[in-house]
Amino acid sequence: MATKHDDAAEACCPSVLDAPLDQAEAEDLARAFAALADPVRLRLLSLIADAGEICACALLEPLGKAQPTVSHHTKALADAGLITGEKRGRWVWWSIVPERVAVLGDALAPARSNTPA
Amino acid sequence: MATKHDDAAEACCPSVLDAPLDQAEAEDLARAFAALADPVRLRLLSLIADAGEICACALLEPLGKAQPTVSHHTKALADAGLITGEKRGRWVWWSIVPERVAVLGDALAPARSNTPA
DNA sequence: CGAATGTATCTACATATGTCAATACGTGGG
DNA sequence: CCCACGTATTGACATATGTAGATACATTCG
Repeated sequence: MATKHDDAAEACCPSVLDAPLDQAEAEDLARAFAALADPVRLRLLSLIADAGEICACALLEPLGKAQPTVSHHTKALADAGLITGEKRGRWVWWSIVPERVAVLGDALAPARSNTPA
Repeated sequence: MATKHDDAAEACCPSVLDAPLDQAEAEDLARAFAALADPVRLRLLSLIADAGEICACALLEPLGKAQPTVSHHTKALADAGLITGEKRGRWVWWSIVPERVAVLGDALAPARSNTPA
């Protein structure tokens, strides 16, 4: 688990529309957006968000995907820091990390410098 | 050119964190986020945003990529509706489509229903 | 018109990724 | 202790994608 999103770079909230991103910032953001670049993962995210917290076992049926596939996608989202999982007994309960989602949202926020007065 | 982002679905601004997305919405959003899932395209986007409007010929050097590669990326962003190009003489001038970028940003905005009072 | 120049397309290729069957791992129940 | 069950990992495969050389297309200039 552990949500290995070792930021380091990504000073905090570089906006794509603000200053030119350097290579490192661009790669970090690209990795994050890549986690959102799959319809299954987006539905997964929305299912988790809607439930607030949900057992992985409850995701297979609505997604219509095999168990390893769903596990693969939860891992991708967790690696991106977008969700976090807690193991209780034999089940894993997933919930979203709203702050992390917000970082990506802010990266697409209107530019400050280019929309002055 | 033409920015073929034939939405149709994407009612307007489905938030990933709000209601569960249906298949079509998820696929549309995924396609859009996929356009952002590449560091070169993110830097491309930020270069265009920073300049307000920029000739394609001015993108090769800062990106350090071959001309066909840059053309490939501008096409990807244009297909996603994120940028639009205007041909003037032999040059193509690219600019961003802020409304479209905002749609993606809004899709990552905090949930309404799950953060009530 | 023909040469020069900027951009897009074609093609090829290496890598990345989504998918799932098989299997390993961990935990709780009998 | 062993089995059942939920989850993660491995392996294999088909498809998608980033990259750039070669080339086609378009426009301007002489």
